[in-house]
Amino acid sequence: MTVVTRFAPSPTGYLHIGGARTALFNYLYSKHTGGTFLLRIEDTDRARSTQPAIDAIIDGLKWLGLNWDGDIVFQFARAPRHREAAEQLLAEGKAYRCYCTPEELTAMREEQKKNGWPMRYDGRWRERKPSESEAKLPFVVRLKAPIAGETVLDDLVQGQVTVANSQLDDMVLLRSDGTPTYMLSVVVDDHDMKITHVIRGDDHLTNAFRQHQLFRALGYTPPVYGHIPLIHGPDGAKLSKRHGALGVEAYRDLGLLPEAMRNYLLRLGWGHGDDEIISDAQAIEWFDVKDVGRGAARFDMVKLTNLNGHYIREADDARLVGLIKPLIEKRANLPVDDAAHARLTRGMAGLKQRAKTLIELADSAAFYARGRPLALDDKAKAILAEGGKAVLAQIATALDAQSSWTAADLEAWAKAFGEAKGLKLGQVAQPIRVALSGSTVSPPIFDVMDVLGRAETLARIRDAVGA
RNA sequence: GCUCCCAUCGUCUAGAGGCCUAGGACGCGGCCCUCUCAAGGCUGAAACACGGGUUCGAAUCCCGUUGGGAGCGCCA
Repeated sequence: MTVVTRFAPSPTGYLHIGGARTALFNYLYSKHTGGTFLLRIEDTDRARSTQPAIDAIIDGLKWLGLNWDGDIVFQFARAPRHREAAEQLLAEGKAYRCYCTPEELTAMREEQKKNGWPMRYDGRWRERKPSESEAKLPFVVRLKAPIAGETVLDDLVQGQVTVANSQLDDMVLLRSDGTPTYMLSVVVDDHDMKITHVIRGDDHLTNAFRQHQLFRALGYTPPVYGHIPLIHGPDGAKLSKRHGALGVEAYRDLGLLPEAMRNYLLRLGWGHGDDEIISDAQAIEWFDVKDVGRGAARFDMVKLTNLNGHYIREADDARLVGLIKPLIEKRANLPVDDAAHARLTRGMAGLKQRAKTLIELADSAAFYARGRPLALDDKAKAILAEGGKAVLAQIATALDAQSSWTAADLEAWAKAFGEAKGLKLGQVAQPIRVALSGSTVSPPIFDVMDVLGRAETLARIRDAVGA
């Protein structure tokens, strides 16, 4: 049997972190088993579904590199098929019409709550035939679910879970306007799309029991379920906007790399021995839904950021330059011309070692793109004021005679210069750093001199001396 | 309230009865390296929620308690 998984978000908002992980797990499991991974947009709630949300989900999945197989299935487009399934059930006596008004149901629930009873539809129309006047009223179609016995699910993550059928009420299949509900649509679509494994959030566990009953009523074979725990915020409560349940695009804008996101999300609720850095190939090889933990995990931005630093260090220089170029232009309001682009490329090896996000990377790289004279930050100014300027003046003169301009030779020169003047290397290097970068923090300064080149280096040093 | 689920360092996790003096990672402290900042190396503090069983032996199995979570819509 070929595995078919699906990610089935409802387009009522962005692709949040929990959804992204669900998509990742479905994707990995399909790849692991050599199966297929489908995307279905559950847009049956016409009032809340929006095109921007659909776009955000698609963009988010693409950014994460979770490419689905085949065409996207839009659930609402299949409503006639769903309705047909409900009609079939009605004809077979496995479903029935319920003429309750919303007010009536609300009253029923309030009564149940007041008395401490379970809150469930009580099946009042299950066996009842409407009178002539009642038959003209709007109705919904409900499943005639089994009352006795129990429904057992062998969940890949949660294990065997049993619920008494008395706990499950008769769910609505068709609304009073004739449109199919989520419950009906999911079951019919999962069947028609030949989904074999449903991997989704824990919050759907109780739905799985109802859906299982519907599968049976329709004569379909239910898929295998795997309900993964939800992601919680730092305080242990369900992740909300307050915590960081942002759309994945927000994480992209924070300067995170998709591979860092994938690695982090994978390790949330799943582990493979002591492995922390896991490549995509290893993830596909190792991942199995049954190894996902049962407890909810808390989202930790700090760890995500640490992982991101690792992936930035590993990333290709040209790719990083491409990613930070627009950030430099926007954040520092600097045009990045060809000369700057070349410097960024040459300097990237030193730059990427010390950044945890692309934002940090862009900010730390901006000095390569800046024109003269460089603006200095406060700490940099202090260095110059505390004797740095005098040292720099001597450096400028001495450096004029320096012919070889490699990082190694420049360092040797600086050491010799320092010894001759009775200065420690730091006392030579720091003023240069300030002059060249405008700050007290930068990549190794002799590398920077190399990247900047002789003319620009000397010019920036003279600027600082004259400032 | 009812139903279901969960429980190892602050956090993510390893651990499927003896390999556990409980391992790794992030974070935190110290040291080293060092032209700054990082990165890296070494190192320290830090956990089996509690109570009963079962067993020669329990983080691992069972029961209870406590704590947390999810669901209970003509939303998905």
